Amino acid sequence: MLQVSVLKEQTDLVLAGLAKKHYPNAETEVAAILDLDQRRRQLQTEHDQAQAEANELARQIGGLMKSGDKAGAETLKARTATLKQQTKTAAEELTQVETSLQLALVKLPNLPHSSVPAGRTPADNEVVAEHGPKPELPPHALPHWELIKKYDIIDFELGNKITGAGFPVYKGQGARLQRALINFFLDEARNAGYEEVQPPILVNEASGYGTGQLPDKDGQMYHDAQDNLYLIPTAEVPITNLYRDEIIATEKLPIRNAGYTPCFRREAGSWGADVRGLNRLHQFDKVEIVQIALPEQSYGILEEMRAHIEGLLQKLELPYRVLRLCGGDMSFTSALTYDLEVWSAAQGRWLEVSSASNFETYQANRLKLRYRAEGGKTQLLHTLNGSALALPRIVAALLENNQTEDGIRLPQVLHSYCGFEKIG
RNA sequence: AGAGAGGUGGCAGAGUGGUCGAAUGCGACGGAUUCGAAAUCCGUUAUACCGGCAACGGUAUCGGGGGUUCGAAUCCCCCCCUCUCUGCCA
Repeated sequence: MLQVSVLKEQTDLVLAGLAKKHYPNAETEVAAILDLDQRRRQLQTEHDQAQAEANELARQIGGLMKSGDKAGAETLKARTATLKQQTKTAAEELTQVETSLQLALVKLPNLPHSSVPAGRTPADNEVVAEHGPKPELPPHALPHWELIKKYDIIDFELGNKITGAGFPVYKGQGARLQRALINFFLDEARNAGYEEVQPPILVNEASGYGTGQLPDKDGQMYHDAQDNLYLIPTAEVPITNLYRDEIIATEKLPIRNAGYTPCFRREAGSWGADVRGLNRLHQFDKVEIVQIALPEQSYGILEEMRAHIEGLLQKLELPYRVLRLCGGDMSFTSALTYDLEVWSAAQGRWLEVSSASNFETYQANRLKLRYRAEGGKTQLLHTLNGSALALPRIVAALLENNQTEDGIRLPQVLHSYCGFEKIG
């Protein structure tokens, strides 16, 4: 959530940013917010003044009662009624205005960083790096959804039977490969200085709200109505919310956490072409890295996170490229996002396997996540996160890119983690 | 899940209708003492919002929400959470 103070003091900058994100009606909505804020201040002042008078009267009544002047107390009591009414009216209107203000504010996306390219669609994303040669495939190379059948390592039919579409069952070497990748990613994160955490995978409403999934993407999360809990779409949600409502001591910054969790996404409305096999699932595994940092450090840290993720892909010997997302393609809450895509050789396309973002203060504002700046004032921190990495598409690329006549050869780095060197 | 107890400042812990934002202790910070340190002593030590250039003033907050009252940490109702016992269970 953007800060009203920013809307007020840097209106032009805000409007330019919203335009880059292709947010419609920005001018009207920002103006409405500023009006609401003005009204809010006014009502707050009215309320406080009436309340202050009422408090003063109550104090006087207290004094009179103590000294036994009952009649005097009664006289003063008579005067409290109107004040009480004034306070009540102001408070009610204040609540209304605050609610409207909140609703309007929450609708605005984060402002893009100055380096974010203009543009509306994925075609406008900027390729900032490309690494590794694309492999030569043997004749009759298969896409991963054929390979998993051939080697019987992932079973979609079984998943259909016990749950539904998009919930595959990993078997044998497929299951072991999953476990190996998770361990590899977690070990790499630990070596890079991230503390491992294992959070709950169900979160409450406040958490969904804190990181911005709610109210925006309500329909994209699985929801348990009985207990009003949400299955997490990413470990970003529980891990970042660990620090909700906190004032973090600067010497503890930056906070670095890594966590493995399954992730659940309803993916309502996003089933079209290109979703075969492992390309898009309702449940998948991911290791996520999260950092909480001082504002002046956050962009350096984003680069560091990107380098960490690139390192993982290099160790896995996968060809990849890095995109800087354009204003129209980046997420609602992000200020700058790098997407990392691996080359899926048999499909002949790039698959997104990671997304690393700096949210600046957008999440922190909702989370009330602060530090104490020079002079003792509290200031909002910056939050960042990245996938390091999401498994299914990594598996897809590993299978497709490394297929040979006699099985699928796994990269060196996974041998000890898997306990085998090839599948099949 | 049932019965009972309880949720107060960074922590511990008083306070059961009237200057209570809240005693006291610990911790932290600043200062004095010291060559330096420990000990000791003095002081400071929440957050948000409103007004103000500021100094400062005001309002709210004692798990959350609502109510009673001139006045609520304190009384009433609902919800959440924690602990103990019983039951169930990986």
